[in-house]
Amino acid sequence: MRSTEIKPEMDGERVIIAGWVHEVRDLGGLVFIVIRDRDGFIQITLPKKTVNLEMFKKAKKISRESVIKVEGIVKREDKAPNGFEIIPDIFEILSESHSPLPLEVTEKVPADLETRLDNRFMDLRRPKVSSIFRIKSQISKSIRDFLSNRGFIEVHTPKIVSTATEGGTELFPISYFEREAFLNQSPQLYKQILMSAGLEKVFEIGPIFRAEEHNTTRHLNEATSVDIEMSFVDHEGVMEILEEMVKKVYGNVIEKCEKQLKTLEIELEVPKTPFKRITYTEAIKILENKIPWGEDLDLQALKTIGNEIGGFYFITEWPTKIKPFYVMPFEDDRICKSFDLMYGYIEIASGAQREHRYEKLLENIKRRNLYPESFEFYLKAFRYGIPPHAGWGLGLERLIMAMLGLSNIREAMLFPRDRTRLVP
RNA sequence: GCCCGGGUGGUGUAGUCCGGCCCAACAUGUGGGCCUGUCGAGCCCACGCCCCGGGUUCAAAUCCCGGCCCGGGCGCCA
Repeated sequence: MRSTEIKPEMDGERVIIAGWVHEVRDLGGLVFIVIRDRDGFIQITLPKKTVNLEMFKKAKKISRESVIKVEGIVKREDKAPNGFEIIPDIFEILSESHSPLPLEVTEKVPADLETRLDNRFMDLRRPKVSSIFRIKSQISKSIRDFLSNRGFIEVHTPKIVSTATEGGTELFPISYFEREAFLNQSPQLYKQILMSAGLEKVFEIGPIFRAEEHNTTRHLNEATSVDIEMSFVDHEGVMEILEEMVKKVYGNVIEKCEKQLKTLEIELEVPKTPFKRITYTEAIKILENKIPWGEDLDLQALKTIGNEIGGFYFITEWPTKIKPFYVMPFEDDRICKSFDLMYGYIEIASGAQREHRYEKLLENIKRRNLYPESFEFYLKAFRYGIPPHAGWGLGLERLIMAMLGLSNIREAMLFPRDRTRLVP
């Protein structure tokens, strides 16, 4: 049974419980062992007088974090945590833990993130840490449910690719038999091809790889991207889906992850939709023109804007020049139908209505000094009938970071990959 | 990649400025002992550490140079 399935009302019942030895409190003639499982803690109590002596000695010697299985009787006891304890008659050691431990699961002594990540298997035994990933699981599930209910088809595009999405970011080269290939930075090109294929609404939750040598608390070299692409809509249409999805995800987490939120001491509120929208030009005004129109907003700028607005908001109508070749410009082609979803100063998602006119797209690629030949597999899909379409990509770990107020994005990844970390 | 700060028992810190008083301190842990109501149990005893490589000096955890790594800030970044 799980720790949470046992109640004081089960007084006298025989139960089997298994888990990790969280703590041993040896009082001499009375030994308390706190067993931890996925859901919580349970105390087993061994009074020397009443339990088998051999078992008593074995239990007394058990090392912390060993995995044990205990069979015994539930005893209602006001002096015990949660109002009950288990008096064992069978005590089995499934796996003995070595010592000393690489870090303290009990949180009596803090550990650096570095130490924690080096020993992630043990770090994840801490309820606070595992709660993050229980919530992440719920978020993925909510996103799948939400998009599926809206008629989106889940797809899986290749992660080994021949070319960059837009030439900006650095790619990880890999050896692909006799050729060079790369790890994909984004499913962008493929999900657009699927619009030509007539799938109409697609989504993908998958890994993306960036070979940037950045070293910050909000960048990873391997992250999870939630991507959608949708035909016959403009940027406004997919912005609405995005904000409703975020709202739904918050609602689901509040409803289904009550325990995890409590463990993390976080009180969540469902954000109100529609989210605030400011244009790039308005953003520049907030900055009192410290950034010249046409330049990208740097971190300091985003912090100023984030402080000003707060919570979730969109920045829309970006200068065409600083956005990728596949975005659709307005009639005034200095600005484009592109948007970023922000939370404070963190960019959570970005999207746009796409340029679906073949000639314009080709022109954009050339103008950015990219090679149309390497995009031929993509461009081809635009020559035989492709609907107008729009989409976005959302950084799953960024969303979690925003939701749970994590100070480092690595906290939102089980086994993060960064500039120096490749193991575990 | 740049700037600043840092690397001390398994873990987290003090000591470094101003070299010797440090065969390095505290907490937690580990081993042992006492203890029948713990819930960060308590008490007693013991164990365990100066990132790597050079240099300065009678003497280096401490100063200098290089490397690796970490933290903060930034840059780069659909």
